[in-house]
Amino acid sequence: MNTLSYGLLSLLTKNSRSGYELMQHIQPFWSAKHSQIYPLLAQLEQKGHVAFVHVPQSDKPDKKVYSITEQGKDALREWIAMPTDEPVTRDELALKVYCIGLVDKEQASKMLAVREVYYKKKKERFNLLMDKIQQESTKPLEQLEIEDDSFGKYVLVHKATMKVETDLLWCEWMREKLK
Amino acid sequence: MNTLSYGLLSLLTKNSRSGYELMQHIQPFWSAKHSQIYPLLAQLEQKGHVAFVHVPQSDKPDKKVYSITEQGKDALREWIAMPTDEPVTRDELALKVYCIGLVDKEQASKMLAVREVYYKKKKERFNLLMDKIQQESTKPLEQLEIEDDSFGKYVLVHKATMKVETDLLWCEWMREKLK
DNA sequence: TGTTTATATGTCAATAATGACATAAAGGAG
DNA sequence: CTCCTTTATGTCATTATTGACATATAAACA
Repeated sequence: MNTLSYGLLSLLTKNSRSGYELMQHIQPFWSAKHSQIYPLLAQLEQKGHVAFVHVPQSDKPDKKVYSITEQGKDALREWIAMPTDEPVTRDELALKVYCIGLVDKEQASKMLAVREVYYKKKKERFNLLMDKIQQESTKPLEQLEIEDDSFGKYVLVHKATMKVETDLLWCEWMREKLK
Repeated sequence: MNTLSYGLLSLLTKNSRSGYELMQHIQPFWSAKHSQIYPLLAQLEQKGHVAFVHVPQSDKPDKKVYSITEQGKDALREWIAMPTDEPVTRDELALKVYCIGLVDKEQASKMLAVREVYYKKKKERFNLLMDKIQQESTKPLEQLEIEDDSFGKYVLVHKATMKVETDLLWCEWMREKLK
């Protein structure tokens, strides 16, 4: 089983979700397209790590809602105990910035501005996500502990927010340099 | 041509390097193994974007040192002008943290501690890299401008340092939560 | 009424990336 | 003298990931 499969199981420990929803919700932690996720869900179902039910919807197309099984949870616990792979980042912008001297300040500045907009939107989305987690939670987020259901989500959105704020700071610092 | 190919060209605008050296130096910006890099260099050579010379070494095995051609630089300028792909991050730790409630505080804390060590080593390496860039540069790093040769390296190592410091802060914050 | 957008699930060919295998030269440790 | 590590280059099978194609429902919009 690959890492994404465990990631899907991981999401399913909190909520039962359709493949489409899993695809949307895993993005902040692991980027993947639906064409990768649907086959993996079929595999997980064959192995007995997840089970699904058909859910008819009146306002939208019907969906298949997956839940994690006890077997799936056992697999997750084994996975957590294993050594964790190092994070992988691939950022085309970094490669471009390395040789940024090939173009003029204006072009460089525009490129950075596009990325800045991207980060700002991302930050906004994380703020909304944090609000949503607060609404779902019974206690203030700062008081959440490992046993609490929202703990994992909360600390990850906090991490993502810290990261995007750092990214924004760098963009602003860069644009100042390019003035 | 894929993004990594442009990345290799990008590195070659600063120094002529062997495939082995390129593999080492591209890691902070784009993780890739030598088995991916060597075939791409052969492709780039066929297209006339790079040229190489055999360099005999007495203390180490001989190597092939690649340089970027004018054609390669043109390709780079075209690439920079194109829309930039969004960054991709894949972090197994994040997926594990999402369902961290499945295990106890001790196990969770150990996992975070391993990652913290990883980040600390990384931070140390970036500090050394920054010193090296300063040594190669004629002016103080803060005064570097886009035209300067070390500008790209400098701003990227600064970015990487900011990132790893944020990651460390999160780790420490997490370990406090898990006490 | 036709068009676009979001939701929803799926397949499959092509590309990207890794891991294993292979070879070799040189230095250092034992 | 042998073993291990680093440097150095390469291939190839497998796996991971993407992008294109395909289909369908329902809402919103013109």
